[in-house]
Amino acid sequence: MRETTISNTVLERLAIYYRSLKRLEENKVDYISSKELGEILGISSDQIRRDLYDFRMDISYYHDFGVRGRGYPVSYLLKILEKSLGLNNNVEIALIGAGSLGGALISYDEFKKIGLNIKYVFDINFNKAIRDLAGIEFYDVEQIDEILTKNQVKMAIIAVPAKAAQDVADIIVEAGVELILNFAPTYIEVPNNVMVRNEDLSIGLIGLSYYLSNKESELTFVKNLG
Amino acid sequence: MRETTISNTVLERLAIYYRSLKRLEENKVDYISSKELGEILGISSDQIRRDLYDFRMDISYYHDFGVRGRGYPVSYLLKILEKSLGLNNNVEIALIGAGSLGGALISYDEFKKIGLNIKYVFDINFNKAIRDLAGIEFYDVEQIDEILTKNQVKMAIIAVPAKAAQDVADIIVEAGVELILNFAPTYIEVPNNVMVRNEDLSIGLIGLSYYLSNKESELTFVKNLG
DNA sequence: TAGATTGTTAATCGATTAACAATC
DNA sequence: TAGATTGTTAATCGATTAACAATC
Repeated sequence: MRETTISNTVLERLAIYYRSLKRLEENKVDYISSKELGEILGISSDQIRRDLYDFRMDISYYHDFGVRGRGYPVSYLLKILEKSLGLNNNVEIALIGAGSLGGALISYDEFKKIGLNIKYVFDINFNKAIRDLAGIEFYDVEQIDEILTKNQVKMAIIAVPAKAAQDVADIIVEAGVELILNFAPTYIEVPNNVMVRNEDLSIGLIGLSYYLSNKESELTFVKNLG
Repeated sequence: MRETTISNTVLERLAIYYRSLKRLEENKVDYISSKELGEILGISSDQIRRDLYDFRMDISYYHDFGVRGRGYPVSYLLKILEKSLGLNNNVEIALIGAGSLGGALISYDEFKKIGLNIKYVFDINFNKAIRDLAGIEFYDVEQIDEILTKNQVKMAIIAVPAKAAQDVADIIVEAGVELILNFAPTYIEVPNNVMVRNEDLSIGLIGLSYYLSNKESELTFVKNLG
């Protein structure tokens, strides 16, 4: 894989900028300054300018993204981001695990909007209510290798229970998958050429829980004082 | 809110350690070294020791967590983490939005396992299949203020479409909610005393898309050479 | 021109890694 | 005692913020 200099942190924010710019374009906004965008997103304008600068260096882009005194041209910047992030290319994605979380991902609009399409869905259980959805093909997990290899699927989402995640990962990697979004609450081991992103739903909630319990102990403390 | 010195990055890893320790305890493991834990989690042993050290300083804990030459006593460390993260306290959470994502969250086992219970569910649509689930109370969004105020609910999950998210946030904050896990793909503005965590499902996928398109352009490059 | 805002460098801040004495 | 592993400080690395000249 090419060594990109761009960090995950910056990449995540670029994704956020992308989505915001898209909405701005829909609303026929021509220019947006880093200050305005920052207010919309709760990010400092310094940070936004710096991220876009780093990104421009990363893709070795000649011209400036913005116009001094005016801001960034929405459609122009959007197009560059779209191209570099590989969006709206109609990428076909496999989903393994069609339980309630998998079902939610299938009907999650945000993926489709950016051209990332869950097309092949695998589960051990064939009798699911979500089966008759348009544009999606349902298969048994037995067929993963066959279908993914044949269709050269490179990206997959794991939405199976934690204890099945590593087995599933092994199978899809064997079938040629190189990019995995892992919703199973466990670490999975893959070869060097494969990239995994963990999307762990409970981590965020645990973080909040920490602050809640701190808040409460503070309240107790205040009460004890008064 | 008390100024905690612990960073979000560390906090997230503590949540990961917690879950791992829980599994180790179930498997009757007495001691685990930072090296072994690191191998399970794909995190360096240095990082783990340092995180636990920072955490210990943060909670002003006298005694060492680990035993030199042996590692960390699983149950002991688990108990400390549990207490400090406020887990297994049977916290009652409100969920606003019972669409397919909301439905998936309701049946997501990981939350329950750590004592974070989605108890009050609100939606504009009363005719949902998920309605007849045990231990959960369904209400119309009209009743948010009444129910949350009465039951002093402090934590809530937003799983409504992006354009409704800010309105929902305003209502639940008004009703006394102080901690929000936001699944809507948009930034929401809240007062200073309220904490929001964004759980944005498409950001991770966009990140992968970036690497996919880089990989492909590299392949094209190699092909062009040969 | 005056005002606004970018691009970019330098300064600061925070997080990770390295190293090793302490000690089980 | 020898081997292992923690606790903790110092060194390094990376990310954010500040600052301001360039320029629309």
